[in-house]
Amino acid sequence: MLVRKIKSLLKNNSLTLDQLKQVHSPIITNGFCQLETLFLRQILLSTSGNSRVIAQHIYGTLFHMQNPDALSWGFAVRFFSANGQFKTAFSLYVHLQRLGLCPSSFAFSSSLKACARIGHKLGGLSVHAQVYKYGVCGSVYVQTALLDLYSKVGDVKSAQKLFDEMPERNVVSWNSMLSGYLSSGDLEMAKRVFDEIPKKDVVSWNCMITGYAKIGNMDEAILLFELMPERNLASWNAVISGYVNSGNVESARRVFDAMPMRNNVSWITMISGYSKCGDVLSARLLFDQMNDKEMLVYNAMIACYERNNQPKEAIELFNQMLKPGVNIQPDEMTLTSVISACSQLGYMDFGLWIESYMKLHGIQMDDHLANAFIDLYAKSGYIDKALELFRGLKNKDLVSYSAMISGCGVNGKAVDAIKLFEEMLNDGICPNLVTYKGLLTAYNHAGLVEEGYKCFNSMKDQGLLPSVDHYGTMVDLLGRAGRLEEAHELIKSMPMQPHAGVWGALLLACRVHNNVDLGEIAARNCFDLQPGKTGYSSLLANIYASVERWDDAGRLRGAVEEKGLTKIPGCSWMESV
DNA sequence: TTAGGGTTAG
Repeated sequence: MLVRKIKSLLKNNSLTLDQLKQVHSPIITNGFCQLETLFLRQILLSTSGNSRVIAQHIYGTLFHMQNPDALSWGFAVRFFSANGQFKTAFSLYVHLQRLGLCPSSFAFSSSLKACARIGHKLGGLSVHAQVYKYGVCGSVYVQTALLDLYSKVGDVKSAQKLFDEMPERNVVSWNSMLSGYLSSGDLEMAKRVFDEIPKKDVVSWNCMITGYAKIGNMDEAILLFELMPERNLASWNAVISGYVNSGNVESARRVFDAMPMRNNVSWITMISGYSKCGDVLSARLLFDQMNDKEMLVYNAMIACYERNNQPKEAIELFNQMLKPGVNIQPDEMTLTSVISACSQLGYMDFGLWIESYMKLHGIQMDDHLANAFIDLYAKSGYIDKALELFRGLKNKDLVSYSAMISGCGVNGKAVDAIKLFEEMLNDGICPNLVTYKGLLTAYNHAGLVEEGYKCFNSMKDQGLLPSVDHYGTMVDLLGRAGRLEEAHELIKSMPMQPHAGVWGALLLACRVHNNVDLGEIAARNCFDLQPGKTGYSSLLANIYASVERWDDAGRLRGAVEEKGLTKIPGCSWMESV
C-alpha cells in the first residue's frame, strides 16, 4: 500500500522539496529500492538551488541504491556541476565509472565542466579518454565541454585542434574558443575568432569586451559595448569591472548609475571598486542601500574594511552576518578577511574561535585562508603552529613565503627566515618588497648588520626599489649596532622623503649610544614631521641628560608640560584581556 | 560559453 502511495505521489511532476523530504525516509527505512530511481529523478528535476538539504538527499539516495542506473547518476553529476559543487560532481562521476556504468552525455559534459572550473586537467583528460572509449564524441555538447576544458586549463592548441575537427559547432563552441584565446592573452587571435563567429550572441560580445577591459583598453571595450545589438547585465557589469580594474572608479560609477537594471554582481563590483581606491565610506553607502544582501556582498564589504585598515569594523560586520536575523553562512573567503583583520588587531583568541567554527561547519582550510592563519599565528608568537600550517600548504606561493619569513623575522628566528628565503628562490618564486621587508626585519632582530646590508643592496638585482620602510629598517639596524654616521648617510641618500619613522629610528639609536649631535638632527626632523608627538622631545631630553646637559634636558621637558601635551602611551600587538 | 568577494609589510 505504502509503496503504491509513494509511487503515485512521485509521479506528480510539481512536487515541493518538503513533500520530497517527507517521502525520503519511508523509502530508505523500508528499503523500497524500486522507488529510489524515481525519487532521485524527481528531486533532481523538480528542485533547483544549491541547498545542503537537497544535496544530502541526493547523496543519501545515490549511495543507498540497490540497482544504480547510469541516467540517475548522470543527472546527479549535472546537478552538482550546475550548482557550483564541482568537486562533488567530479567525485560522483568517478564513482559512476567505478560502478561499471556507461556515463551519459550529461555525465560527460557536466564532469568536464566541473574539471574545467576547478582546473583539474588530469581529471578532464581521463574523462576525455572515456569519451572516446564509449564512442560518444559525436555530441556537440560533449565536444564543446571538452573544448572549454582545454581552453580553461590554458591548452589553447588542443582546444583549437578539437574545434577544427568538430563536425558541428554551435555558438557556445565558438565562444569557448574565443574565451580560450582571451584567457591566454592572445587578443589578436581572439579578435579573429570573434570576427568569424557566424551568429554572435550576447556572450560573444561580452567576452570580447572583457578581453579589452582586462588589458586596460577601455576605449575599445566601450566601442564594442556601444556597437553590440543587445546587452544583458553581464555586458554592463563587464564595463564596470573594466573601469574598476583600470582604477577609474568614477567612470565605473557613472555606468553603474546609468544601468537599466542591476544585480548583486553590479553592486559587488562597485563596492570592491571603492575598496580598491580606499573610499570606504562610499562602499558602505552602497552596502547599506542594498536590500537582500547575499554572502558575497558581505565578503566584499568585510574585505574592504580589512584592506583599508579598519579591522574592527570588519569583525563587527562579520558578527552582524552571523546574527540570528541575518544568519548568513560565511565561506573561506569571508574567514580569510576576518582572520587578516584579527591579525592586524592581535586577536589570537578570535582566530582560535574561527578555527573551531570551521570544524563545526565543515569549512575546509584552503591555501589563502591558511596564509592568513600563518600570519596571525606568527604575529601572536605561535611560530611552530604557523610553520606546521606552512608545511601543509598545497602550493607555497609568494604570499605564503613572505608571511612565513616575516613571521620568523618578528619572532627573532633569523636563521629560519634566511633558510626559507633560499627555499623560496630554489622553488623559482621571485621575492617582492614585502618579502624583503620581512627578511630585513629578521636581520634587524638578530643584529646581523653586514648580512642585512648585503640583502638590502641585493634588492636592486631583483629589480626592486627599496621603499621608505626598507630604509627605515636599515637605519634601525645600523643605528642599533652603533653605526650612526652610516645610518645618517643612508637617510641622506634616500631618493624619497623619509618619514618620521626613519628619523625616529635614528633618534632612538642616538639615545642608546648617547650621540647628541646626530640626536639633535634626528629630533629636529621628527619635530617637523610630527609636531604633536612628544615622545621625540623626551628622547632628546634623555640624550641631553646622558651627557649631563641638564639645562637643555629641563628646557625640553618644560616645553612639553607647557604645551599640555602628554606622552603617547606604548601599545602592544597582543589582544588586551 | 560571459560579469562579482580572499592571503604577506607599513
